Amino acid sequence: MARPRIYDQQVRTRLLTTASAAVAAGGEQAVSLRSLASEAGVTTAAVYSLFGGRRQLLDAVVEEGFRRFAAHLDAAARTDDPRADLLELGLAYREYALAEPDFYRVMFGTPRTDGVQPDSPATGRPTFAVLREAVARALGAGDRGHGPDPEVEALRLWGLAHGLVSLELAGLLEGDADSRRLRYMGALRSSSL
Amino acid sequence: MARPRIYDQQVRTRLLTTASAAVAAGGEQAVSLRSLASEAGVTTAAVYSLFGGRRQLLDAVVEEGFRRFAAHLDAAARTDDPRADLLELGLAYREYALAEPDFYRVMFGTPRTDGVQPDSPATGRPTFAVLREAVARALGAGDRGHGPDPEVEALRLWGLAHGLVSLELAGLLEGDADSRRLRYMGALRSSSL
DNA sequence: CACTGTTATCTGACAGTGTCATATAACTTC
DNA sequence: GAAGTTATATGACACTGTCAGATAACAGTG
Repeated sequence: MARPRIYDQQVRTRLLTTASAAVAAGGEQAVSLRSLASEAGVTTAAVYSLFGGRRQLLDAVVEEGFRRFAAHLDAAARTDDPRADLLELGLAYREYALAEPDFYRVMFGTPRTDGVQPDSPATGRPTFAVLREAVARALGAGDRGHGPDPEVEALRLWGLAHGLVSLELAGLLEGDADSRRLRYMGALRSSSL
Repeated sequence: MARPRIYDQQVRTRLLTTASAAVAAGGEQAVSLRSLASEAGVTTAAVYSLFGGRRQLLDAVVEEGFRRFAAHLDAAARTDDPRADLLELGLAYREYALAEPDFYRVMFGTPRTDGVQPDSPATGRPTFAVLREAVARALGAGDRGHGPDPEVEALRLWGLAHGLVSLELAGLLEGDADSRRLRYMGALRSSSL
C-alpha cells in the first residue's frame, strides 16, 4: 500500500448528504462541486475520486432518494383493509413528493441510462414493489388466473399517482392545495380496484 | 425614434427555433446562449433584448412546445365513436412524448412559477382542454347531474397518460418498446370510461 | 449641414462552472 | 536512507450566464 485514503466511506457519505441537501433546496442546478467540496471540507477532486464526476454523484443522490422514498412508502399503515391501505399508500406518495419537490423532480426527471440493473435500488422499481404487494393484497390471493392482473393494476396506479403528482409539481393544476388534495384522492378512489 | 431594431420578431423566431432544436436534441442544458446566438447570427445580447434572459427564453420554448403538443393532439381523429377517440388521443399523447423526449421533459419538468394566466397557451391547460372535450363527448351530454364528473375524469386520464409516459421516459419501465406500448394501451383501456 | 437626444446593439469583463493533467505528499517496502 | 506506489492538491482550460459601459444609428431641430 501507499498513501492512506482520506477520501473514504465517511467522506463519501458526507458528500452525499451535502449534495442531497443542495438538491432538496434548489434542484440539480444547485449542486456545485466547488461549494459542495468546501462544505464537506475537501477539494473537488474528492468527487472524482469517490464518484467519478458530477453525473455519477447525482446518480448516487437519486439512488439515495429512492431508498428514502421506498422507506417512506413502506411506513404506510398495513391494516386488515387492503383497499384502504392502498389509498393510504397513494396519499403517502403525494406527501413525499410535495415535501421535497426538487428532490422528486430530480429522481424522476433524469433518464436512467447508466446500466440499470433490474431491481437495483437505483431503478425505482423497489418503490414499485411496495405498491405491487399492496395491490396483490387488495386483489386477494384467491382469484388468480382470472380477474385483473396485479402487475398491470399496480403499474396503472403508479402511473396515475406519479402523473397527478408531477402535474401538480409542474404547477399545471388549478385550485389551492386543499382542493388539489381532494381531487387527487377522488381520482385515486375512482381508479382503485 | 432612434436606432432601428434589428432584433425584431424575425430574429426572435429564429432564436426560438434554434433553441427548440437544441432542447429537442439534448434538453435544457444543451441550450447555450453563445452557441445559440452564433447560430442565429447575432450576439447573446439579442436574447436579453428579446426575452430578458435564458430563463425567459426557455419559458418561450416551453410555450411553443405546448402549442405544438396541443396541435398534435388536436389532429387525432374524431369519429362517431367517442370512446375509441379517447384511446386514440392517449396514443397520440404517448407518441408525441416519445418522439421528443427531451422536449417533453423540459415542458413538464420545470415548475411554471412565472405569473401563470389561466388558459394562457403557456400553461399546458389547453392541452388539457382537448382532453376535456373528448371526455365530455365520451360521457355524452345526456346524463349531466349524475354520473361521473367530466372534469374529474379528464384529470384522471391526463394524470394516467402523463404518469405512464413520464415513467417510461425516466427509463423506469421494464420490457421493450412494444411491450411498453401494449401495457400503456391496456392501462388506458382498463381505466377508461 | 452639424448637433443633440434617444434608443439599440456590441464589446469585454466578471464571477462562476465541470473537468482533468500534472505536481506533490504520504505511506510501505527494500 | 532510497525507491516505489498510490492518493490527494493545485492550477489551468474551456466553458457558462450576465450585464455595465462603449459605440453605433437613426429622427428631429436649429
